[in-house]
Amino acid sequence: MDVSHILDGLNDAQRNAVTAPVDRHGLILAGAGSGKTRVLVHRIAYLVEVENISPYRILAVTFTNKAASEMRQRAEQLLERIGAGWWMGTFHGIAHRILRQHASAANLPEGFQILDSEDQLRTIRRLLKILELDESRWPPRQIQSYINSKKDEGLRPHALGQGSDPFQRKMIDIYHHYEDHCQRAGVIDFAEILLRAHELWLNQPDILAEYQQRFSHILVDEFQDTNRIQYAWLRVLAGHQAKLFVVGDDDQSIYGWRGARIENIQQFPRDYSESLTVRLEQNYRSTGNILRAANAIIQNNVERLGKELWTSAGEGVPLDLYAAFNEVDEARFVVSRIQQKVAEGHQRQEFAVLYRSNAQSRVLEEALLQAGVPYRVYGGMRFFERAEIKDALAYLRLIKNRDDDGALERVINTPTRGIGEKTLNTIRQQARAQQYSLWQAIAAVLETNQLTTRAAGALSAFMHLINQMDEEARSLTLGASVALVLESSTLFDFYKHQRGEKAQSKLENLEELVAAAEQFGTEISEEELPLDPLTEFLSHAALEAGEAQSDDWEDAVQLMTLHSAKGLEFPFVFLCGLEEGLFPHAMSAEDPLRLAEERRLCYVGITRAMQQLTLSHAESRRIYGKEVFSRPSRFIRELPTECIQEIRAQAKMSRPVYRSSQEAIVVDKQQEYSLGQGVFHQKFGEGVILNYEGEGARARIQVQFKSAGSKWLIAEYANLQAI
DNA sequence: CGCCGCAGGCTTTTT
DNA sequence: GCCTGCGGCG
Repeated sequence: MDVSHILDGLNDAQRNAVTAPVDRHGLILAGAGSGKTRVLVHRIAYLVEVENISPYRILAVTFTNKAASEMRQRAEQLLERIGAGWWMGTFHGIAHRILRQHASAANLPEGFQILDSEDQLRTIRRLLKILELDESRWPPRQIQSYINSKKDEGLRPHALGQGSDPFQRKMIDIYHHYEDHCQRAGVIDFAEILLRAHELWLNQPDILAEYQQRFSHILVDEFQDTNRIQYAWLRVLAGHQAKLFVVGDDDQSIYGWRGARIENIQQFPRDYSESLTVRLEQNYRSTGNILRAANAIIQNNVERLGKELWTSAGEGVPLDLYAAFNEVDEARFVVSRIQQKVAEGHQRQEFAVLYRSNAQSRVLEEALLQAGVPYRVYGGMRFFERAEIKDALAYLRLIKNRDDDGALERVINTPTRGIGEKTLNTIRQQARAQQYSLWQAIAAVLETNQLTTRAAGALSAFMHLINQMDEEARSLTLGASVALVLESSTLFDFYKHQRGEKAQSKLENLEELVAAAEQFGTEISEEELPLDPLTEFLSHAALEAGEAQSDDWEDAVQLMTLHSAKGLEFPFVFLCGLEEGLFPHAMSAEDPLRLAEERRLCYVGITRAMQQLTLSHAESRRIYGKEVFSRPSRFIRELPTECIQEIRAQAKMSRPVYRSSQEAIVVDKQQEYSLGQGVFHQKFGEGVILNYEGEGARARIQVQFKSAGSKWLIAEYANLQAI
């Protein structure tokens, strides 16, 4: 068989990785832009076509659905076949699949449902009410991150001991209650998926053996992002027979704050002493100057596995550095640069504007809006996270599982059907006293006639509605069931009769949900069908929340945080807000480990750029409504001066803070000024117009003078000369 | 039941 | 400065 297509076009390091001995573990240190996905996909093809390993014996794990589907697509292309039965997916997707297959062995009900982060937070809030704990003393978000971080470390409440202080004790106690609560409701959160799957294997050796016999090769993408439980899960599965082929870059580990352990990749060569390490250092993305900057930055970190990117392409243009007066000036600079380049014939989607925190996007958006430049902001609400979609899904969840209290609370009065807080509290109390689910409690409360006729009527109508939906949906396709639920719950009508753009878009989203269900229903029936389509669809919605923005194919500038930029590349990259306190963020500057992660984040940002990288920092910036003056980021100082070119601002002094400089201050026909303009005053000398109030002759103008400082002057008398 | 006003919080994000 | 959640009022 001709296998040249698998090895042709690979560089030496890539080929070494792809053809690494099949009986050894492999660690592939893949620098940014070094062809990481390529190596993974070609390794799979190599195993299958050269080593004759059945694709069914290969497991490929990624973090995101996007990465998983890209890998699948490219593998199908290279192997020229449809890989319907191949195990390629995210950690959560694969663990979930295993749990579905062995639900009862994992001590889960057949139709267990998945809580996304928002569901989890709501669950915690409800739990706090039940436990009569004050949210201000026990912040739900803090509890959520506590529980998740413990689960990420593989720790159950009983493994946490008694707790060293009252706070810890309470946290452990809440964690305990939370577990009971979820178990009873038949729901599991994201972290629980991994933890359960791990425990399933530890507790059921025969089930583990089944998987161990099946998989001979386990490939892992973005290995530097694995947390403790993920690595433990991989190690258990690999056992003594399967070989791990892990690909990652310790220099791009930027998710420590959500449990990722850079130690996993650092220690891999020690954990598997017989493993082979291959470094991919040739970069096919960026210019020499960009790589020089990236290498220089990352060299300031210690305990690296070590790697230096190089390119056979030229040096390219130097990096530009712009010192802005403030964030408005910075945004204007970025936008005018983009406009210039677009005028030269570049497409807008070639430009990415990156920033450390989401709050920075607003000013950039305003500047783009003002300039009429189309843009797209990454992040934000995803399709299956929208409130109206989650309302609809909650009905579907309730159909599947009446004990899902979260789903019930969500829809019992949505749209309003006369079941108020008072009635609900009676139900909650009943549920709590009898250890019932809310659904069971409703039935009990109705039996004992504790309620007014009106409330009782509304409640039994609700129960009837859900039961009716359940019954009718049984004989329908997935798409038709969803449509039915939207009709009979009156969710459709609710938004149809509401006016305004918001209601309109919600209605459209609900229609899209029906379409999504229809499509999902037809797609899934073609593959083997382990469960009923509705359960599958609900899991799909939780595990794959969809795109944040609908596919808008308009050519647009891309705005995103540095974190979301990981894995992407753009010809022109702007890295904004390079200031101490913002980047590195003040919350990370003290701790050397966190600072190192900020530096890796900077490295990630720099290596996104293909042709030209422009850095900027602002002397002052509004943060939480206050004006803050900051020093340029230490990361700027860590760059080699010879590859940086400083862009000088036109004026020398502070520019207006609040308003656009295009705004004209008209005093009279002869006198007209603009913000940022240089002026001369008889007494105070030279200055720059900072701000103004009012208009005409009586306008007050604020001028920052070189020697006399800032003054407010009446336009009529100031007699300012433009300079 | 739903709207409005006020107080407090606030890095980064996927599953 | 802006969003969220809660409490009060109509």
